[in-house]
Amino acid sequence: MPKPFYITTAIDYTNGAPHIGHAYEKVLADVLARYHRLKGDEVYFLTGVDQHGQKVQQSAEKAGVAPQQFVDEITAKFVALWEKLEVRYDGWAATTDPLHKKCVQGMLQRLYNESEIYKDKQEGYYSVRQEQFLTDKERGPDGEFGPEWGEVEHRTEENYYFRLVQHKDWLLGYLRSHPDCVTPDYRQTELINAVEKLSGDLCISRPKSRLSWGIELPFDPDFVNYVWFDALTNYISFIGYDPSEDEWEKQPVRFRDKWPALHVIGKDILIPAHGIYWPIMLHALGFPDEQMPRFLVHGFWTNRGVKMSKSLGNVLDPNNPAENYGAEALRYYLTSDIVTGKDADFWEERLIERYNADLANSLGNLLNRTLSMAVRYTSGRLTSGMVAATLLSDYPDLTSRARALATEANQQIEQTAPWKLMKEGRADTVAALLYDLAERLRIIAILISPVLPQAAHGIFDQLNWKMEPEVAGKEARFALSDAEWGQLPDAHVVGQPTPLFPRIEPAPEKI
RNA sequence: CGCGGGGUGGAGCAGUCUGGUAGCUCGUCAGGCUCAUAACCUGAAGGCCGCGGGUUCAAAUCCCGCCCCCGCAACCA
Repeated sequence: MPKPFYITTAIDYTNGAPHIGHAYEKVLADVLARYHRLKGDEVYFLTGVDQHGQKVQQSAEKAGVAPQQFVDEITAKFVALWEKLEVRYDGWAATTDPLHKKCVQGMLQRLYNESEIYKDKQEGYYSVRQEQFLTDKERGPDGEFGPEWGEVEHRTEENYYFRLVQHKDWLLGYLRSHPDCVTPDYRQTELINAVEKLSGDLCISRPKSRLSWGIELPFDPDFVNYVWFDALTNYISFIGYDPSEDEWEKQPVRFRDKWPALHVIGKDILIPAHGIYWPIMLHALGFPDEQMPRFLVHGFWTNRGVKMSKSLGNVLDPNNPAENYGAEALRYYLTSDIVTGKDADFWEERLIERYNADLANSLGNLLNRTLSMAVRYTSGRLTSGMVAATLLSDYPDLTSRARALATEANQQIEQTAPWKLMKEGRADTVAALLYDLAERLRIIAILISPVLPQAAHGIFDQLNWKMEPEVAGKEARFALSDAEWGQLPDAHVVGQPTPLFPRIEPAPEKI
């Protein structure tokens, strides 16, 4: 039996509301997951939230609520957004989950027993305000620490460290012999450059006096884990990894079935977290080389050419375009107007433009005019028997193939001019032409379903196709294997036309 | 000599690895059609492919040099 397609996203930090970048990553992963389901693959899509850490603890204190309550409220915003944007996941990774905590502690304990984790003393300059040790990188041009750090004192602190450096050569060798580990390829080049410079082990703890909102170290109750073994490990803890077993073959079947993952992440967290810490953690835990995950690294969205940042106050809330133009318009824009991997610029006008041109004018109008003619000329009845149209196959993705099919269909309508044929009394020919068009629309619906599930259902509904209650409205209605010519039966009767993508009229010019 | 990305008709992008008519969407202009969501179809205008050298019969594409823009502290995908 083939392995399921296991895909994950980064888990979002529950310190603030979701923005357009969070939405992009989840929609991208959702489209990939739906594409694989469409192909008939079994799919497991894991996403979630990262709920621990200092920022959460501070924000909760500021808000005057318990940390758990604070993260529950933010988490609810993420969940509601995924619901709104039709992001359909199979597993939800929330890091305060007791099972996750237990798994993390199990991993830490084993690595501690195997001396991959050790205790050491850190000595240096410490910012009380920022609650972190400062390095020379934080010094200003004058060699002093700037005012943004507040009071800076010399401090000595004990912490636990994970032995990264001893696995450096392994990681370099692995990356050089597996050029497909990171997509796009220039990100892998960047990663290898960074690994070559790796020096120093990884601090993985914070004393409880500094940070209490985290997972307690199983071998020292005075400390909690600091971020990496908590956040990154969600990818295995939530699919059943058994931390007590260091041999791959002894891991539970339900875990081995899914792993390894395709991790969809942003360009900011490849180096060092996902590209260095994570593979080394897995390696130290005993994962064989052939069980290392792969990474799909996407770019960032800018807001009208300007980088989004909380300090600039120009962070885009995905709820706005989703409510103004619909979830599908946003899904379409996010996944079609960007080259995966590169940065892109979010312009609302551009979203409207793409929506109107591709969805409303080309595809939506095609459905509408086809069904209108069918209802008007043949009482909705189609006649099969036309020669099968050439189905374009040499397109890079399903969506652009669907676009080309729609354009071709619009051209065909002009060429054959059914309204003229009707005047000549050739209703039979028209019924056959309409069959051809309906078949194209049926296939288009299948092709667009990963990106535009609602619209795909809308097309099937209007075509009066696969209306049985057990599939109507469900993803199972679509299968890539059905995207071949001639499945509508002869004399099939289509439904009434309803605008599928109503045009968006641009807002009046603001003067 | 820090790392990486980019500079292609008015706008946004593809093409560069694997040299050989510069392609797509939008916009503009001119026609056509009337089934349709003022949608659709046809055609046209508009580009010394950042600059300067080199290799080649031939360079947006390969090589060298230069200029300009954007990321690489934090919030943060």
